[in-house]
Amino acid sequence: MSSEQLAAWGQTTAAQVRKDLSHFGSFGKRGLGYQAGELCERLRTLLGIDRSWKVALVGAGRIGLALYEYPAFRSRGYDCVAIFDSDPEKIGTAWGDQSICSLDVFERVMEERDVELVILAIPADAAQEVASRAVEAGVNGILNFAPIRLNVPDEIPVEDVNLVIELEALSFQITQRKKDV
Amino acid sequence: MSSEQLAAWGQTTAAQVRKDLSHFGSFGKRGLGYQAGELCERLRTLLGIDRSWKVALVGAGRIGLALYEYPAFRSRGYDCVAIFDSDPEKIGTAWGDQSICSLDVFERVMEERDVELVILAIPADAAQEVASRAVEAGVNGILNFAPIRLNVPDEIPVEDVNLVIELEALSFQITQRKKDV
DNA sequence: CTTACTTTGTGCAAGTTGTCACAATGATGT
DNA sequence: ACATCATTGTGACAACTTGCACAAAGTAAG
Ligand SMILES: NC(=O)c1ccc[n+]([C@@H]2O[C@H](COP(=O)([O-])OP(=O)(O)OC[C@H]3O[C@@H](n4cnc5c(N)ncnc54)[C@H](O)[C@@H]3O)[C@@H](O)[C@H]2O)c1
Ligand SMILES: NC(=O)c1ccc[n+]([C@@H]2O[C@H](COP(=O)([O-])OP(=O)(O)OC[C@H]3O[C@@H](n4cnc5c(N)ncnc54)[C@H](O)[C@@H]3O)[C@@H](O)[C@H]2O)c1
Repeated sequence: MSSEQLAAWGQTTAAQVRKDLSHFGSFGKRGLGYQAGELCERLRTLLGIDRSWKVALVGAGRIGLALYEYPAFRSRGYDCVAIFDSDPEKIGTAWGDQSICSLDVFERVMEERDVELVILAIPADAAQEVASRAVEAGVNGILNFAPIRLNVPDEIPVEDVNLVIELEALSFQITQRKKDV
Repeated sequence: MSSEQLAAWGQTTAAQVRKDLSHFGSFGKRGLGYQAGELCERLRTLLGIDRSWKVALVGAGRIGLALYEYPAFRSRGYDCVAIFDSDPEKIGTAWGDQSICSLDVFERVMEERDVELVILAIPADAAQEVASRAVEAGVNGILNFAPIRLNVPDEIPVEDVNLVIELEALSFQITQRKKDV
């Protein structure tokens, strides 16, 4: 695969692809391009995503269910090893092979199962408290679906997912284009 | 609210906030800061997100359900006016006040209900075909959950949501930090 | 009114990112 | 063996972005 092809795929330019890759080393063969499989492998290693991670899901609601049953997580190395919820109706029931735990045992379970990442799929007003407890329990990163800016130490990365903003980005592009014409 | 406060909130610097805003005009009062409500309003207008949009949901599966029942969409001006699915078991049943339509009536319904945005929550191998039909039917933008790069005309914006990549971004930051220490 | 204080808007300098263009390198065919 | 072709890796430069610093403008209080 040539840098030209990679650029088309990634919506950028050939020069950009080559320069970006060159920061990590020299992967291609002149006159021939890059060997896709090998490139992919080496990049996964460089990015640190060539291993699997233990994940806990907090919030067994609608979005939590969709995520839990999403096969792409497991196949890319993200193993859900615990589910938490505060709803007494849900606690004790099971999804697949995971039974839903109470937050009372949060710290113990997090440590026992060596959880590294937490997915927060709970209402905004509960998110900060659980985030703080997760950090306290030694979590390494947080994927947050609640529409709130979490306050955590600088060294703990947080990725926010905000689907409303995605829609607004579309709306913005649409109105912008209409103006240009 | 001062540029200093806005900067803390948005994880940037005060100078950056002021310069960015100054591109659109002069919103603040010296010695006093910005009036938050008014600023918000004026930015929403400038960004073209001060009106409501008609949205169709394609794919009444797990993620589709979570999205459909997510109240933040409606409250920010995104009205779901149609749901489509290909599963005969689902067609004809209703979610709230919307009954699920067959793709047979896709073009007709899209036009009748004046759909402007489409949310694609269907398997990757069906996404391209529906995307093309949606464009043909005059849609203005697509929010795509399927893990595939859609091929649509340049003038139709597409926003991709890929949650695996969000997790991988976390993993990357974590390994990176470990190396620095 | 005047003085002390706060905060904006912006010119300028420093830093970062993207593009161009081309020598170097290897593949391929005669 | 050689000529031709495709494509990389990179230096030089252009374009863009960010941060600094300060005059201008406004508030507040005596
Ligand atoms: N549904 C969506 O499409 C969507 C999209 C983006 C973001 N979000 C956000 O994700 C979060 C969850 O959304 P949802 O639609 O799944 O809501 P939901 O109401 O279906 O589920 C929330 C779950 O969290 C549990 N819960 C409440 N407080 C808790 C606590 N303190 N600890 C543990 N569990 C607790 C509830 O029992 C429930 O099971 C919300 O913050 C929402 O804004 C949802
Ligand atoms: N579940 C998640 O958390 C999640 C997260 C991110 C992305 N995704 C992606 O979103 C898509 C849907 O995921 P899901 O978990 O909701 O799957 P799902 O199997 O629960 O739902 C898919 C739905 O699409 C319908 N469908 C299939 N082919 C169709 C077609 N041609 N036209 C209309 N409807 C059709 C099915 O009948 C089903 O109702 C997939 O591409 C998946 O990769 C899912």
